[in-house]
Amino acid sequence: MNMTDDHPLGLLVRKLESMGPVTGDERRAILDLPASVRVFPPRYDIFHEGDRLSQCCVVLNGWLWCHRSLSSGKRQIISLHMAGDLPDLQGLELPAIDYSLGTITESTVSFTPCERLLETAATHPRIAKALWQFLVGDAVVIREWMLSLGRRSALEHLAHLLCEICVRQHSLKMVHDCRCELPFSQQDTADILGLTNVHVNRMARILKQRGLITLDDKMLFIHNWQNLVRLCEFDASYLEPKLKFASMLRCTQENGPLHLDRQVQSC
Amino acid sequence: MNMTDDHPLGLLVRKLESMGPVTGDERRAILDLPASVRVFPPRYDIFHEGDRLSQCCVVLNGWLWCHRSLSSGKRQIISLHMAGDLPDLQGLELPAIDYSLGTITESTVSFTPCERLLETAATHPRIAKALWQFLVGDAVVIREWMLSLGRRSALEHLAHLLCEICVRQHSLKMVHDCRCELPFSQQDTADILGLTNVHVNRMARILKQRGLITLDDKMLFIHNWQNLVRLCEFDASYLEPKLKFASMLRCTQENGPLHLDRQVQSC
DNA sequence: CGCCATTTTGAGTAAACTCAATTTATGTGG
DNA sequence: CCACATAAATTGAGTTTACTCAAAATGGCG
Repeated sequence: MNMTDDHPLGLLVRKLESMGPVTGDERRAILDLPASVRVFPPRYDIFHEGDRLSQCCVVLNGWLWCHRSLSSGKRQIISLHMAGDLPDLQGLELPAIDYSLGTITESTVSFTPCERLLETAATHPRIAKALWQFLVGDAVVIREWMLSLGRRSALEHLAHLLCEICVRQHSLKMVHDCRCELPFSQQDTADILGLTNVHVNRMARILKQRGLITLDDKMLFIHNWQNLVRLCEFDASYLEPKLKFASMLRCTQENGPLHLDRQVQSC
Repeated sequence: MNMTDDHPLGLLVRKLESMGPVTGDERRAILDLPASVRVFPPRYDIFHEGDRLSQCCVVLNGWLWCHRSLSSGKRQIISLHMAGDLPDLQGLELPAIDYSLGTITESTVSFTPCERLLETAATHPRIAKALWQFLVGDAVVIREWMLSLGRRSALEHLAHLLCEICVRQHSLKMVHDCRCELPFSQQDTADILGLTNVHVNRMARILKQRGLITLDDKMLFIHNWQNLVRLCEFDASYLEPKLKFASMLRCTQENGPLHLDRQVQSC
């Protein structure tokens, strides 16, 4: 096992490798970056709206989200992040971050000083390119969420979210027997979907009644992937840029582009 | 008048200048990029969802938007773009663009081949940095829109949109006597806000009845900026990264950070 | 067991939608 | 310049979706 697998920024190296041959210089530049690993408890905000970003983080383990709130207290969750994500790339080079980053579950996160990361990007164009790809990959997901917020019904929106979570967890090899973790409450789900907790509860009941899913003990069980996908016209291709390298994060054997067919068959 | 003012990519040079001293090499690298200028009629889609981006564009004049649609035909507008914007940076390095870019009004747009822009960015870190800043500046606006879509009432959302448009037009020196262009229909507005045209009409009527605005002939007249801002708790600071350099796009004299006070007084 | 957070349910309300008709621009050809 | 066609804005009436408030049930945990 070489250094790439141990170092928290090893995944950046792997991302580079997915783009083409990597020079020793590039590899060294990344692995020489300081990376301090910290573990945060659940529901802990790592930074807040308005802060100046000084450290850029990589999620090694756990679930996190970015969120914003109105003065009335109404909260909107902007994005979900899992292992391999760089959730505060969005705030890099911003005078002040416009969102808060918080843990959902207990999470392990690696920090690198922004200026060091930026220096490395400035001297290694292909590293800069990889960061760019992370950034636009996240932006694609954000746009899909906007479409859901504006134009999908509550039921479709919930179904679509569950599909997305399932596919993203699947790429991390975290889905077993059509079961995956769903580590937040209906109130939290409401803050993702722009609804109330009561309405989320009712929409979830409909999905259960139709035999599509069950939810218990913070686990999502998808009984009928095909019908769930059909209900919300879920098309996973928007996740491809984001997942391109997630698939090689946890396993050495290549599993190619999203094999949804396989998932469909297994549900 | 030097070359910077004529060349369509002059604004990229100005962006660099706003970040610090610019070397002759950097300036030359940008101004050497091919840039073909084209004029498009209103309501013309420059590229479509699913296309591979080959040319990267800069808006020189006019209004454009990015939009996505569901198979049902429901449309969501993702972003608005005006002079100085680089609306398809979001699609750069993506295997396929996930949104369509279309003109609202007749628009003048400059095109540069993506690979040339990327080459230049790869060899000039500060140019890459400027592109990064454009990208995250747009992402901040997107997040504000998400918050509106999920958590603001229809009335607040409409008011917030009008405030944003006014401030962005103001930074381009396109607001005169509290009047600015609003070159799209109520149906279009509905597709921005995630509402129906009928409901937009009713919300607009409320704003008019309260003496905050009038709308006629595709022009927005803001009568009471202060109350409009108060209604939706508009805080323009989220636009700062995006506008940082717009303010120097059209005028040589520095006008500093957003002087909203001045606007308030004049309304 | 008792506490707390979360989920679930009910009943009434409000926000936003649908459908359809009417009025008001906008534009075009004669 | 008017007649006509077309698109957009406006209004009304009825419906649906989602919200609010409150209570009851459930589940995890010390």
